[in-house]
Amino acid sequence: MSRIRTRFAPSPTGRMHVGNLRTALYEYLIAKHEGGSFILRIEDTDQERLVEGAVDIIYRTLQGTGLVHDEGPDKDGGYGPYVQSERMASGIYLEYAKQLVEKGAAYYCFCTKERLASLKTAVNGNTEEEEEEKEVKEITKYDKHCLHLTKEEVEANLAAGLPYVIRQNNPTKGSTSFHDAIFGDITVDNEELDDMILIKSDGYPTYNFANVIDDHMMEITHVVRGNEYLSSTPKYTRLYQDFGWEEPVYVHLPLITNEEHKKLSKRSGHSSYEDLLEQGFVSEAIINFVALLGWSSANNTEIMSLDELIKEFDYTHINKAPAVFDMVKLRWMNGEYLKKMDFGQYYELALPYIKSVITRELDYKRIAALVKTRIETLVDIKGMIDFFEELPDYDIEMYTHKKMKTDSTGSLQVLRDLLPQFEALEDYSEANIEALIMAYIAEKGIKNGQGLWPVRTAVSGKQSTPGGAYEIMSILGREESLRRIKVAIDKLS
RNA sequence: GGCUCGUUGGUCAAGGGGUCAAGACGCCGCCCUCUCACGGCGGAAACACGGGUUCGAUUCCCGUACGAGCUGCCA
Repeated sequence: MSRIRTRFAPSPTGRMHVGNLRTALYEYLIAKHEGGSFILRIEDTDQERLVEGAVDIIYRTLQGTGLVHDEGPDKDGGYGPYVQSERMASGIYLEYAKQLVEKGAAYYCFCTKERLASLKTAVNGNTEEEEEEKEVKEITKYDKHCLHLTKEEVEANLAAGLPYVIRQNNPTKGSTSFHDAIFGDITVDNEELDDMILIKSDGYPTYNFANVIDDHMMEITHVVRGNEYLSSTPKYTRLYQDFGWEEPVYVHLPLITNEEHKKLSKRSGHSSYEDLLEQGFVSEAIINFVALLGWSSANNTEIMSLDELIKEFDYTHINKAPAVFDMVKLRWMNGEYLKKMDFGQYYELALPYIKSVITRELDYKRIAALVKTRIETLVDIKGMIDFFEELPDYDIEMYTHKKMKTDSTGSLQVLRDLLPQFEALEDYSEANIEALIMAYIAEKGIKNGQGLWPVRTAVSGKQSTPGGAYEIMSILGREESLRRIKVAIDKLS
């Protein structure tokens, strides 16, 4: 058994979608579980779709998630170059394509776009027109028109500078089979196989072709990719057979869908890693959550670090069925990570959010601590602490609470009694405030809630708050606390 | 339309001929409690359908339904 080599081969066309991220993760885990190598290869063969900065996003994502590659454009491992446009410059793809032409496994095609279009048979799907979807499907399969060109004709066309592509020459009889580690054996009739284009008219190879060549040259042992490639895999198998190369182990991953069970789209909000970070999720939680989409550990644990995932990951136990990307569970998991996180690290992440709503000179650390076990995402912080910045204009109905046995008149009494005591207090430590209020409660013989509810309401102006009356008063400080209590007394009087 | 794949609670997901069909998220209830959370305890909730094979199918086979993917000089 040779050392495992997996590769992540994204196209630099934008942000990294969670489906891509999971593919990268699994590729990384499969390699690392066996102490193998994880390779990054940039597939930029579609010059029209290239997006500036997209390669940087790939690097940033890999780095941010800890999926460090062993080889890549920035890390030569002896199999480079690792960028397809650079590999193309050396002419390897065309060279291999010509080999296939020699063998009769591929051929030059000079068909124009117009002729190709005429091949399409428009088939009217249903009479029951589903509003927007007029469902006019086009059935296309190249008719091997140019296969019958003689060598001389091809030479003449080439010499005349006619634009051309090179197509795979698939058999029309028999069948082709391959084995997938997840989906098992799959067989397809050869007549279903379209003669796909290997080399485009701009000289670039198609993904389909470059992929096979590069995976072979880079000695990739496990080809891990999305399920959407399952149906084109027989064509790759033919390529391997035509070249006489050994096929890698195929690991096709189930799709990740949105709540509507549709492929995740760019605009669904939770589509990319960076979107998720912007929504206040932490990298470790995203990785952990994504790992569980299509796989679960044998020991049934769910919260796992990347190292634990490496140890536990077993790709033969990957699910076949598509998985829905459930934001609710991601939120929960993110909350778990936030709760367990070392305070220093958490504080660093939380501070920008706190500062975005609070401009007063308050103890940000205490505010951060108050909220740590109550948030699911960092963004949640904002809506939870805004009352520290400014007392909301609340309704005095808020003082009436059945369970607390409080109402506005009782609350007014409590606040009036307590105000002079609070005024007399110098040091607004939590302990001091607690002692003061509890002494009052004991003296009056009332329930804790009857004393505390009015105070908390008065200083926060909110129905619910992170932390209780003492914590809030202590953080707000003497002056602001007294001010808010006076406002409350005015409102209630 | 054709081809390929899939189908265990709302979601993730274990199990794979005989189980009271795990666990997690979410939901509901209770406890704790000055609110909200945390934490603890408990509850409701699933093998798509129809045929086989079998003493026995959620599990194996075949159909049906539904869903998805592919059907690009995109990847």
